[in-house]
Amino acid sequence: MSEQPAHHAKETGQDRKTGADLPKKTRSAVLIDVDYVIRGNETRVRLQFKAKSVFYLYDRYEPYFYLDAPAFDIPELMKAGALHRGLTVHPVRIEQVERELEGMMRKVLKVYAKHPPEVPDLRSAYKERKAWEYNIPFGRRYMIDLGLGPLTRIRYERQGRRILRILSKKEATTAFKVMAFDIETYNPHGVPRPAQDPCIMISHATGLGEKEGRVLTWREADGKKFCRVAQDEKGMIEAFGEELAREDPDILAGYNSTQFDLPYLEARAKAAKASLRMGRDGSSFTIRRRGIRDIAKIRGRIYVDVLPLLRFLSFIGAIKRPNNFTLESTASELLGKKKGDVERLDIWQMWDDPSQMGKLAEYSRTDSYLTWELARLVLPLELEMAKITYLPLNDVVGATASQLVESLLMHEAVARHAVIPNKPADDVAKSRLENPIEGAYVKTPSPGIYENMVVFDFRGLYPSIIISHNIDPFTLDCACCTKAESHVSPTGARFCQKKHGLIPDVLSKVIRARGELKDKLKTLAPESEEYRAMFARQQSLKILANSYYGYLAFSRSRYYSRECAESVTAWGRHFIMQTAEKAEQAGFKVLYGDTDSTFLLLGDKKKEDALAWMKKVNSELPGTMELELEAFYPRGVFVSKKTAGAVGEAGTGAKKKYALMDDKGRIKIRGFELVRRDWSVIARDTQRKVLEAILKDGSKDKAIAIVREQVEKLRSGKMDFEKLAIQTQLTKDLDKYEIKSPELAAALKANKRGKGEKFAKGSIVRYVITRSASGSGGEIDRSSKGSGTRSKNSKASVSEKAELLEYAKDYDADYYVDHQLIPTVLKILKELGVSEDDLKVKGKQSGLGAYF
DNA sequence: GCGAGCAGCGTACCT
DNA sequence: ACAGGTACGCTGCTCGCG
Repeated sequence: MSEQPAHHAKETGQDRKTGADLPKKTRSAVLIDVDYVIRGNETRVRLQFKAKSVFYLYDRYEPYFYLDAPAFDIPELMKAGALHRGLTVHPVRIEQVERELEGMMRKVLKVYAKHPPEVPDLRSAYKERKAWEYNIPFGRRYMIDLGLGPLTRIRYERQGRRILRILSKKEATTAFKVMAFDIETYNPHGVPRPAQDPCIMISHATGLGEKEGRVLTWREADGKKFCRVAQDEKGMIEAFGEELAREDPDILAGYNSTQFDLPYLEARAKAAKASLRMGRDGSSFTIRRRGIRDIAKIRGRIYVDVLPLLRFLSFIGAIKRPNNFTLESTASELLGKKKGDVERLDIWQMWDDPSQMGKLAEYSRTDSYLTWELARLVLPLELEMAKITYLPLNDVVGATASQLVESLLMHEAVARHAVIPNKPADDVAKSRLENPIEGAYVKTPSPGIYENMVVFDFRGLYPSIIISHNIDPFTLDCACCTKAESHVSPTGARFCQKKHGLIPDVLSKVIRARGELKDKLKTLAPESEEYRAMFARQQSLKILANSYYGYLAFSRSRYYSRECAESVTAWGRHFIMQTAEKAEQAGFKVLYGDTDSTFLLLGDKKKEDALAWMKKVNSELPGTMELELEAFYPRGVFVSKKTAGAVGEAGTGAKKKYALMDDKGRIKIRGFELVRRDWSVIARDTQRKVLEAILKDGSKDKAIAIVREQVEKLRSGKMDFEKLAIQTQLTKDLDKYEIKSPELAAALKANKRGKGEKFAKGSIVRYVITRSASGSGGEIDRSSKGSGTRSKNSKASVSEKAELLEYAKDYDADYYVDHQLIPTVLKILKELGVSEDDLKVKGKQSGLGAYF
């Protein structure tokens, strides 16, 4: 690019202080992030390298944006001024350049500003004209223009703290030192209050094994050797700074630490007049709100809050979804490791009891160690994601899927000399949101128990559709192709066959890279470090590839296109329905299908016939589209839908609910209550046992016996309360609910008690349905007129009887039998002709042996 | 004033 | 704050009845 920045140094008095008279040296280091500082009249690019202090690039690099105007307007445009922090600023210069704009090469003006923050203001000096790229953070801007990625090794020429030139870059192979930390707080009032309640322990782990973790505290702890006992809270907080400086980790990880540990430490440092030193330069940290979330940064290190990271990874399906996101659950479900048995509410008493201090310290040490393990589990993925998307690791760990996709697209756009489209205005985003795009097709199954099924699915359906049909906002309705020369989607949209679109181009690179990696993985030893890194990389590529369609249809996307998104899903529906038709024609019975899958009954056909059919289908598919075998299933269950939808819909098959047993006896269950956490364990466990009895043993009587046993246990009143708990998340602020659901009622009652956990937006409520109605908890109470009499009789609503698990003294056996146990199992057993009475009435026999 | 029926709220799931 | 499609329990309203 002709307008690439020149890297000449500027001689000023300040430069000499930083070593202008020192010898020049060539060095290399791993790039972490780029930002800038303004010193006097000059913008300095600041490069942050791993394990090094910060370096400055003394550079004439000028920030800019693009403007839609003819060249002859330049003299006039140069006169424009904009108010920036109370001063009028002007463009430094304006030049005409050629760029790809909305799919076509066009001449646009490039307007340079003196300092990065002036850019958005300067843009507003030309309000009546279209403009682009005026809102890109400077660090990103610089890395995009120089094609720099984070975690790459950069060779540079240096003089003191000043970088003269970047010489080259290459992929880095580097390890990061990770430290996890966790604090304990004094909490005599339940929830600790940062202004009054001291921080009593800070533990940290650098992963050399749990036993190597250290605990800082300020009371004697049974002579535990891993404890360092400070004089007081102030001493402990400052000791933490010392240990951080000594260990000097590249990455600092916490668990929910952005919300809890960091703000708490800050408050305690202030109260105790202690200095909190966390950054490589001795600074503490910064938290700023970006959209709806808080992003914390620690200078010179990469700060990772593992909790939101796990949430994100589970949301996009990269890790198994845990039951809930407490450290206890994620550690046990993702690592298989147990947390210590300390109750949160007991911590303050343990602190005050010298005989308990040692136990508390061990508990604290375990917490930071588990956090370290979780960080280690997810960091390889994040590291690779940073390299692929060009987004600094600090940002990747807090990024949404759209930011990841967007970052890569922005880099690739600039590499092909294309102007990056703007983000939509709020009103545009809102109207996009209000007009959703028709999605996938789901076939209604016929309920029943089936044998010998085969399931096929399209590998990466949407990505392969996008690539195979060159779907991109700027290949849409191109000027260069006739209709016959274009890809025409089922919606009638037309896509260019000649010029590659940005999105299909980037996407096919991503997919090709993944394919190559997967080939290479086969040649590596699964235990090797290289395998781990490559596996993480192919996983990141998969996540990324699967996010492109979503980004195309995302209301705040720079590359949103209704026509494109509609075409993707329309083609998706087309291909899956066409596949089903072909299967029928070939003599298979099509049972079910969702989005990209098709479930066939083999009938009297053999597995080989199914595979041969698949081969034939594949030979007829366009581009990279491919149907692949998911598995053969000797047995499977589909059930009826419970509630009637449209006319005559009651009793037809339920979508997104099935159980299959593969030829190795493994059972795959989707959608049933037993996979939903908002059903009681007793209902879920029993449903699972019933499914297993039917799928594995083919025994209806065994299933009935299992149910009867549990009905009796419930009626006897001996059921374990833990198994009765129903857990549901409160996704809104409590006062914003229109309806008082059982979980809300239980939460409000618990909050009224004033002790224990305070339920708020995001809380998960574990409640039990009890025998008697109790105080409503207030707020929503439209039925209050009659509630006095109503709560006394047996007609009390479920909400009135809902009580937090820990406060429940009895349980409503009828409710659990009639609303939890029976409905979940009956919907399956109905397919075998079992009635409700068969399950509830003692001694009644079904009179049938094994079903199969 | 009461119960039945139903729409809409709300959550969690599937791909 | 990546998309849409789906099931289903519960609440709270409407309506018909008396």
